[in-house]
Amino acid sequence: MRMPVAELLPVTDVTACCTPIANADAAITPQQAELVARTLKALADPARLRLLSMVAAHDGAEACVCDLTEPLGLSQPTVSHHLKVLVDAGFLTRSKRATWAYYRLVPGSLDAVAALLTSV
Amino acid sequence: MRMPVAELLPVTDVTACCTPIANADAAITPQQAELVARTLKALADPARLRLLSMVAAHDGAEACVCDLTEPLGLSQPTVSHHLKVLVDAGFLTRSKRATWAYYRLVPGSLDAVAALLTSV
DNA sequence: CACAAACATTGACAGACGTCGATGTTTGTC
DNA sequence: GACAAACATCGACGTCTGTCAATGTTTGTG
Repeated sequence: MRMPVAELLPVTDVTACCTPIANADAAITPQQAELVARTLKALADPARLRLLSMVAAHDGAEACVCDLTEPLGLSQPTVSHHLKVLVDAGFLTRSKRATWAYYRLVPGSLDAVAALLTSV
Repeated sequence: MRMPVAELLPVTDVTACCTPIANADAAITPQQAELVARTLKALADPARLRLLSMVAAHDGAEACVCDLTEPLGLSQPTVSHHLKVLVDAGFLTRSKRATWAYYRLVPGSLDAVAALLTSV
């Protein structure tokens, strides 16, 4: 009982399109993809994008929750939640003074994401 | 019955942090945020990031579904679903030849997103 | 120390999302 | 025209996510 030649030597069939993953190393790893996706997920929300923009546009490039709640049109807990997501993702920093929590942009964070995208 | 002065003339209390939205025009509009968020959502998934990378790394910068299903480790319907999301978002183009559907990157699409981010 | 203000956290709920199996559609082949 | 291959679509299911009301925590004030 002999094996067909095609199974011993998988020739590249010109009629087929499915080339056996030419250079699999060139693509990003699943771990890299997971990491980048997690960062992008933090940005992929209209409320959070507006928050980033509003913080950047605010005086001194910093703002507290009460500055953001009303113009955003969302409840205070929801705003706090979004801000936490942005802090955890490294886009904002939180500094508490008195009863207020001031948020400000992390300088190169957005540019770093932009650089990540061009490398994909 | 008189109104308190504070309600007639809301003075800017220096002890308070909540400045009345200094320059609301400087921030992005809700419509812009919605649009950018929709684009980022298409990217914010590890499987889709890997698909983009695999298409870019493939010979001729184009690949069909059967090229991508096995190395991605997901079922064919799921891969088709992700590819559709990427096409709808403008990151990939689909061209059908014979029974195969070839996907290729839209040249400047990723850079456009990167530019969007720096403008937020 | 009691009270109020700013903010975070919790619990709950509706809707969106990723995934798969099953099925439909198109194209080439015998 | 029957059949197979490549791919898309559909239906269903579990999980994640955005949102809010209620509550907890911390800080300043009288």
